[in-house]
Amino acid sequence: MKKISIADIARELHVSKTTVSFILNGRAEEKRIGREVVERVQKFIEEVGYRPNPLAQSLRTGKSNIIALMVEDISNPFFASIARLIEDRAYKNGYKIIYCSTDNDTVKTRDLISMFRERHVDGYIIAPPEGIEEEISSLIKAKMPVVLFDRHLQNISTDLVEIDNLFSTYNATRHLIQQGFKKIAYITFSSNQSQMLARLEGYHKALEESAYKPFLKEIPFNQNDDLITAPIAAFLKKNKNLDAVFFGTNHVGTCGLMVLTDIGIKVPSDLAVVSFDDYNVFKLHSPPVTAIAQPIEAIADNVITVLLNRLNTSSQHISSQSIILKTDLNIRASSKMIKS
Amino acid sequence: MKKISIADIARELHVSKTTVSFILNGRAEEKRIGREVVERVQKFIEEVGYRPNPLAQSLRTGKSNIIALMVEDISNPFFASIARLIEDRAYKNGYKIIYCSTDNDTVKTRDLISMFRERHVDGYIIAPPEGIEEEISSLIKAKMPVVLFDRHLQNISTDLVEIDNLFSTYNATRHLIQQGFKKIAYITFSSNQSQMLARLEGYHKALEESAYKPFLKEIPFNQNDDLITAPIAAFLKKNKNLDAVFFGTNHVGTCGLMVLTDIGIKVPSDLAVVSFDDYNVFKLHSPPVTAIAQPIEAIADNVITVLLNRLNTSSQHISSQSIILKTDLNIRASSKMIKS
DNA sequence: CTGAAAGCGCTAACAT
DNA sequence: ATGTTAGCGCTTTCAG
Repeated sequence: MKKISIADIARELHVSKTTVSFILNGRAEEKRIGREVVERVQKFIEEVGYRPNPLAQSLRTGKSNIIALMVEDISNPFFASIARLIEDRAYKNGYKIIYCSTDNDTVKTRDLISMFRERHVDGYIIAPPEGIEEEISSLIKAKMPVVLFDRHLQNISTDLVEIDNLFSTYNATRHLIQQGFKKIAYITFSSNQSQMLARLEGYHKALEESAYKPFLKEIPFNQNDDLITAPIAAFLKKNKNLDAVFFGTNHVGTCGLMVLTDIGIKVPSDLAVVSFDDYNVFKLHSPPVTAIAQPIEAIADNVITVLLNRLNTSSQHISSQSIILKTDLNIRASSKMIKS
Repeated sequence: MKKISIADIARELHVSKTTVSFILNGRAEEKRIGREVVERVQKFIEEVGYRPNPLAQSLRTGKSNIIALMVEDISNPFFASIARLIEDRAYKNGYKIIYCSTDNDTVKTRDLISMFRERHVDGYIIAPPEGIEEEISSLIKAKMPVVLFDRHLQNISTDLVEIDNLFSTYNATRHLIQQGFKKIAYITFSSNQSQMLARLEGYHKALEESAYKPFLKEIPFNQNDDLITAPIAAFLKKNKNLDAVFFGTNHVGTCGLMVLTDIGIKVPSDLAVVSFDDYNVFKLHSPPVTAIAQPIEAIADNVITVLLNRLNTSSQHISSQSIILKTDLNIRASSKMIKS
């Protein structure tokens, strides 16, 4: 049951390692290896269930057939779903995925990237935290395929898949305004990431058009629910006059709903609610929550397609492309003005 | 900017590769290498930022510092949360995680395992699908550390972290009975996995004690919501006389809630609801849904602790251990009998 | 105490 | 058309 190597095969079949290697890599014809030999080798390989050692292959070729997928938090349903879809497509194309959560932590992300480089991963899919520009540039300079998604970085030109954040929040805020809400708060993580800034801008833009006053609450980024609910609760208690609230991410939105339930605020009669990132919690909530749905499948699809393209063509001459996808505003009862 | 190797260092410093290697691996003392040499080498390594090539290390040593984590579906919040926690602990201990979703598909799982073996992963954490006994046995026979969790396999003795499924559903069903519900349905994925069987058994046991009739609906395992909601809807429409329903997993529970909302069944007045696997959706639902909360952190903690133990001690003499954790029944409004 | 050298399993340039 | 051989970068045995 010893592991069998290419040398064993060569010896057994009285051919050379090269011949076997060529046959293995489908270059038999190209190298004009005798059909009879090819068949003999293939049969033998089949019989003993030989599989090349990918480690040795990687060491030799510098390729690993591994794609690194770096997201903010793999337990966030948005990223988990995308990861799932990307994983499937990647496996089907002979690539494996290594994921990890960056926690939006620059240092951790830096470590992770350098680890991936050492392991010779073939490509990167990254939802980049702030301050990681240098490492990404260096990756690109080294001709590594890099696809950014969910957000972009200043002065980094590489393949990118994003949604139209500004329009999404603009549109949702307009919806609230059209429903007749006037004091609309926006609660979000404080962040300088591109998507967060764009979302905030969309909110501001819509308010400005109607000359409404913004009510903004920014919360330090955190995974811990308690550190999110507490500031939200404090903010809502301080601003009793609000008639609508817009949550900037699914996590903030979920925590926000907990707070509302907790302090007994009725939706939408006391306070209308809209959130970014649609998912089960919003759909099932009573009343169901109006939410901006990102096209998760399209994002995953585009990301992996672009990356596989780069990987296969190895044509570094294709200029990098930015794909901006549209979102859907799923209007539900939480944002309906109750006529009185 | 060329990648520097151990040979470069040796040449540059006029020492041998061996010496450098020993110093790198902290075996300088053991090998009585001159303190002056050690310092010179370490300083140089520091300066040029040398990092050993892990691929070459793996090829040579057969170790990869990679742990494979195989779950049913990484986008399921239960598994995503566990993955997240395991990932953190693993990174802190110098291990990387490769996850993948098995989809409960035996063939896919088999492929995945053989791929991991080729890549020389150091250990496995698996929520095993049915029919994978042979591969797991083979792994164990090859002295690979394997920790199973969430469910176990017949005749496989290896480290295991599970919850007390039978008692959990028994207890929750008892709760419904004590509330005064009599026609209690159990809706679940049809499956012969150990945890699913135990859950079903707990339900039956509680009913039998009270001599109540069971109402069982089993749905083929599937990720697609529509293929879950449809059978649930059909079942509920056919059995109008039920007064409570118990969902066997978070996914079934979530889909079940959608159906209830859809066809306008009031919870708990028309139908009480309990589900396995607590999470946001249940907490935030109106009314909040009574659910069995698995101790996610404890599961992750135990899994990784047990595995790291195996990895470090390399003592195959420690007999394998089964850890059975308790769950919490979070009683909420969805299972309260409305006095009339 | 240090160094030479043999591999781990594979690929590919270079013979033949 | 097929074989020889030199590495990829590292660890480790064995000699000095």
